[in-house]
Amino acid sequence: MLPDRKQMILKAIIENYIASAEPVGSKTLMGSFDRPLSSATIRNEMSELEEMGLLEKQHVSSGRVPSNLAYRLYVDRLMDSYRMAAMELERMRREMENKLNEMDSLLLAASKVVSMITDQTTVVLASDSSDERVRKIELIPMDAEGLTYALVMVCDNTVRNKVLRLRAPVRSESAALLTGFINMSIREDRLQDLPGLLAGSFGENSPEALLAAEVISFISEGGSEKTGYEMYLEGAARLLRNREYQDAEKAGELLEHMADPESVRALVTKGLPGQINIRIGPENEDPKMADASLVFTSYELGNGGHGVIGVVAPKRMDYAKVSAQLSAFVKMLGAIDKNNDKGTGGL
Amino acid sequence: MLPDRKQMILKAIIENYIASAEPVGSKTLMGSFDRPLSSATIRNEMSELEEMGLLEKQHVSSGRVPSNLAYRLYVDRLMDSYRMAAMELERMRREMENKLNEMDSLLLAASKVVSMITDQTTVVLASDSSDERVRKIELIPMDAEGLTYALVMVCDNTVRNKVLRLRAPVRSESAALLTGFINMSIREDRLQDLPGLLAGSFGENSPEALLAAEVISFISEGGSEKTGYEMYLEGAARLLRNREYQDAEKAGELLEHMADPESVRALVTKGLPGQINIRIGPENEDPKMADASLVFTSYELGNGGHGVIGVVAPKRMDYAKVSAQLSAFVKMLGAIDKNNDKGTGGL
DNA sequence: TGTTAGCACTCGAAGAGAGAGAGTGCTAAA
DNA sequence: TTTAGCACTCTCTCTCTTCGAGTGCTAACA
Repeated sequence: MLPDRKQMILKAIIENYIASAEPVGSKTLMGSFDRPLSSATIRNEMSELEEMGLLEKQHVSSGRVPSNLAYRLYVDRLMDSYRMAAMELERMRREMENKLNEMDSLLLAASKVVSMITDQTTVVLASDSSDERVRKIELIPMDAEGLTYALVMVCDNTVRNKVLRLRAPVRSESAALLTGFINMSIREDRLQDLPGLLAGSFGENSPEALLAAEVISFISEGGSEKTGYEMYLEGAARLLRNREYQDAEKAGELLEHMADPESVRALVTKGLPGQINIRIGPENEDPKMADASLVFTSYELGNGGHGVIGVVAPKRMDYAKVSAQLSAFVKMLGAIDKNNDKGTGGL
Repeated sequence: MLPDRKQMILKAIIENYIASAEPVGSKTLMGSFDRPLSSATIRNEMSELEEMGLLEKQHVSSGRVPSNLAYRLYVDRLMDSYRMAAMELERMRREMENKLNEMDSLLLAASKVVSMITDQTTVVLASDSSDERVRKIELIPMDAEGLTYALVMVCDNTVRNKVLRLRAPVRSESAALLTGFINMSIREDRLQDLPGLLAGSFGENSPEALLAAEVISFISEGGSEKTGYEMYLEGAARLLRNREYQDAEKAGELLEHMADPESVRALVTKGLPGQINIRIGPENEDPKMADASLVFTSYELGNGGHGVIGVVAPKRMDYAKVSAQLSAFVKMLGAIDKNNDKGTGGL
């Protein structure tokens, strides 16, 4: 077991190094403790810690850096547990929900494939989908007790589903009745009147009414789901292979720029739909793109979904090859979608 | 319009530069043409091309580099169109299908959120899912003609769906009958006998039999879908912000390593399930990870899906914070899934 | 015995200077 | 019009030097 003061000093060194990424010298630490300690004292402790294999020097007169062993000790015994603020937790939960709503696996797959094929960094931007109307719903019981139902929502071109877990059971006959009511309301476009309509047949807070409420909320979510833009950036590592981006700072800047949906959207507006657009360096307007080129094209899915898919690379990219690959891919994208709707959430 | 020879030289310069990323000198080009040209001749042409704003020098005696204008000219008129080989197209199509099968939007969302929250690069690895059994299916007509059906597959904890577009119409009554047959076969686990069973009620190549075949193929696909591992790497750009990875080559190497599912799988085996695992530098065994640490934990979804989610960062990462964030997130992940199944494909 | 001030020493980072080499423009000859 | 020859320019690389942060050691002090 390490004496208290050594422990304290080691901890300070590790935390300082975590924050600053610079080797820690004895002077730097002077102010970090309750009791004032001279740099010489700290130096003595440090050299002992080094003998114990907890600190390392990169050369004779550099500051000290924690050894692997020290990190291990820190992780196992020294570090204070970090408490996540309620706010932070809440933000996490919200983010998760948003992301889940946005996810669209066809487009993600598209970005992965294009990035692989072209061996370049790829971006996909999906415009908010066409205003598909809900056509009908279906409730399929998933257990014998009537506590779990699969809600299936049929839209013009899409099918989505959700598993509903209820507090109180609803018999499958009631569910069928409910389905009928709801589908009628949908047909007549009077969903807002539904609660009143149901009040007659079921109780105010009956399990059926609660189920109906869940269904309605899913429907209205589905209708106005895609307010924003979804975006996927794939193959970031490939950008780093180009000598133009051997400067990691420059590369990071560009990548972060391309990871921001708003920036990408700004870049691809004014692109001509249905053909390959090539933006060379400063043609991109955004100064961060001055040394990069963007080859992109619009895509149309069978069901009205549309957006933009493109490749970012240094100006000296192989335009001919990338253009051909992109246009072939987009053609395929249209074809694949027609018989491959997996209920991905909102295609 | 540019004279032929100038055009030829310009094209050669651009293509050479695209391939080599080095400024192109007159000597380099000497062998590139049908007719032999001396370097001096080429130099003369080059200096004229420079006057026209098509070439640039970085300094008085460097080779030439294409200007933005030159790229534009190249893209518009000079470049040969690239033909994709049939093989390449086929590979693209296959990749797309594989990727689509693997996609799992909950996990993708998870990786995005964790990467954002921790502000680090994040990896999610999903083990192949538990062997969920198909419980029943449902066919919901989507149009009046009977050409489009939504196929809904209810498993133990999951619901998946697919839109089937038929060549020949099937009446909804027949579909209902078919559904009954299929569900019976599923209950008795005699799906292989189904074709024979149907032959009695419907014709050998009747629309109904074709529909049944599609349903069966979807079911069996669903059963053995996840043979491999799915993986998502998010926030690669964040790694570049650390001074440890200012060397783009090193960063690229690590990122490509982390983008390979097999490597990641090797890294996280031996992790203790249900708790935060911290691997510091060489503890990761793989030499490519010697300077990086991995903080990871296993997750369990409500429905039996499970896998690993983790954060990669330099050894001096904030272990306390990241650990707390990860464990809070995993807890949330379990909770969210219970009432938020969107039919994402195989959770 | 533990702590501190002082000092010589070490080594990397940053800057200056020299030499090599690649590529140019210009001139004159073919 | 093309080519060979040559002086010139500028970067790249290597070496050398200086500067400074940080150390270890010694001796004085509490």
